[in-house]
Amino acid sequence: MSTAVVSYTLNGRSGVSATTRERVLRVADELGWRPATAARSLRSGPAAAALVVVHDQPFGTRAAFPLDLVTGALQTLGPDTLTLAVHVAESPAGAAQLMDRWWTERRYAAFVVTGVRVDDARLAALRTLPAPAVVVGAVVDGAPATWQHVVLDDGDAFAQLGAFLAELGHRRIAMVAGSEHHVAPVRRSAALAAALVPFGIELRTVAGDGPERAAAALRPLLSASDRPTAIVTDDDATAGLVLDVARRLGLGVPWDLSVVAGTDSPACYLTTPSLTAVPYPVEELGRATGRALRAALSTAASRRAVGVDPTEGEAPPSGTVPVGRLVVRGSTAPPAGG
Amino acid sequence: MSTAVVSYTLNGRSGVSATTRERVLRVADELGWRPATAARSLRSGPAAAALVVVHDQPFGTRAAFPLDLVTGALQTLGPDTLTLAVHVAESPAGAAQLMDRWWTERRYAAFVVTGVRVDDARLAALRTLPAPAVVVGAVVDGAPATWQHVVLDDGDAFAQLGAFLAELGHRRIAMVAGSEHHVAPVRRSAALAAALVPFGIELRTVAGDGPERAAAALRPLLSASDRPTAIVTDDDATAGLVLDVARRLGLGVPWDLSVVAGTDSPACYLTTPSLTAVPYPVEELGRATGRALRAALSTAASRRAVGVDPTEGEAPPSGTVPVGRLVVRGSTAPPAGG
DNA sequence: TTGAAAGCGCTACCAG
DNA sequence: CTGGTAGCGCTTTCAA
Repeated sequence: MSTAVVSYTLNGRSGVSATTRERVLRVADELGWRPATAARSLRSGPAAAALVVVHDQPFGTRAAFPLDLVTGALQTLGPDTLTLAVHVAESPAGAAQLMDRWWTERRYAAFVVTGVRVDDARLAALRTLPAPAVVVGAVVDGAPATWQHVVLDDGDAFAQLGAFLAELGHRRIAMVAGSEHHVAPVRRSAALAAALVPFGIELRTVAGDGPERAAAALRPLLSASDRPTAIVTDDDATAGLVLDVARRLGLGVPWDLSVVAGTDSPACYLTTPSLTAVPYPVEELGRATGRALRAALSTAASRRAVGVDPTEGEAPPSGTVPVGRLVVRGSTAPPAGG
Repeated sequence: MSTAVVSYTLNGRSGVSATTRERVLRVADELGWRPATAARSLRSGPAAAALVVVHDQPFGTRAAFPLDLVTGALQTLGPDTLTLAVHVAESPAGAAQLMDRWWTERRYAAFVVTGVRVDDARLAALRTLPAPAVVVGAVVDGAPATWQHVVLDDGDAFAQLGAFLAELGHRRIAMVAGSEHHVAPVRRSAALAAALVPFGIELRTVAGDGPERAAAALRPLLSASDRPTAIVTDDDATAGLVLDVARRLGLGVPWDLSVVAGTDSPACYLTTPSLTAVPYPVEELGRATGRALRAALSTAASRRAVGVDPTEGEAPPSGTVPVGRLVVRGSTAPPAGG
């Protein structure tokens, strides 16, 4: 039997008789044979994508985000088409360098980027490469045609939250913003501010990136006479911190102060009271990422076939993942005076 | 110029004149040329190792553990020798299957295993393969010679902790144990129990895997008249939960109850009071893992050169990573009556 | 429907 | 010190 027959069979191509096919599959199974990745990639190009995580923030439970994201992505990818590997870099520049290198080494066919920063070195690097890419959590203006975007529908999420708080009767609302160097937190506080405008409420925003800054901002905010009756944070860990600061100041949650975590997580129901939170469907985001990865790869493939510069043209509209309904728990109530 | 010269130059082998070498390097740099991974692996075997994470526990901040571990490992690996990729599986069996598959596909040269379970399917699978492996957080009896082990020095850590609590005057000490299906938590509670024996103290242990079970166990434990004066948990999240339950029962920490987190993390200094904790030097563990990976690979290589069955013989003694000194914060004090 | 053979890009051996 | 070349294991084209 020739190698060609085996190759045809294992790649499910026509031109092999049923008997031969069966025999090949049986023998391959008996011998535990699998094609060598290296040889296959040498011919057909890499069948793997990489997510290079910038791992520089020990704070917060969202550190597991990439793992959850990949879990979701695998559900829409299947192990046979494409594998998704996670790598770690200590800075955006380091991640950019790795991707550049691995692209020229033809190690990966595509890249996934999360936790996008303002002026992100990774995006700049990817632009110079003709690499298919999926950007999670941000929409980049003027992105190449082989990029895909996957974002959460924060607009809807914070509109829901704004209406919820306004209808409870809150008029003085503050947000402890997340990192101003990241795109998503910036967009999220803007979304909440916009959602409150129809109710005639002006959102107060304080910087809250990291526990120290958040604590420093919260103390005066909650001690003032015109203190807010509701506080929204960008993430779960900071919401826990708000609970703590409020307790120290003798403020009862939710009676004297309502608290909302901008990002739901298992930690949000371990606190007392449990935290009302904006849902954060990471696995769903992952599934969308898997689909986007496929789309990016096939766009690149077809453009290459036609002979068009993959960089040219505009990226397709982004895939927006619905967030679902606000998770109301014990940390929110009508304001004391209202 | 011939391809051989280029290959020699880029792999830093002797036999190339300085002028030629420089010229090759310069041109390669100008062209941005890098050797294709696939071609190189086809000749020389894979230059990558994989850590397959079993990602099935949303609870706790230790979910970021694999990322921290890899960060540490990269520091002792360097990007040129060996890359370390993280993959995700939803169960030990799934992880086992992936490793088996990727080994036969010759995709990875070695594997790293963490979060070892009792009767772990991954270890069973790795035994059937002649794959070099690093087991983090557990020592496996009768492991193949190409395995390496990296563990934290829990014995020392819990001896310190036991002495600390006993010397504060605590006599009734309880531990909220972690998962009984995992090797490390089981070993850790045993270590604490052993450390208390010399002081004539018998450790009370309650099951605490997951927040629901921990909460269910804590309520009666802390309500009883002979309630413990000090509680040790296996992880940081559960320690936070203890703080919460104590507060609800009207127990002042640290006056009425001392609390110690068995695993330090950034979350431990965000609570009120901040949590005394057993250090958990994950990055250091990662660096040790990097070294172990190299050792495993070179053992396998030399055995292959000599023609010995790599499975035969015993694994070398495990690399034990020191944990450092107990981190004393605000949640521990002498017991009220003492 | 099957077999033979080229070639992907690299490393390492062997002659010059 | 340098150049030619075999061959890693696969996919795919072309002939039989």
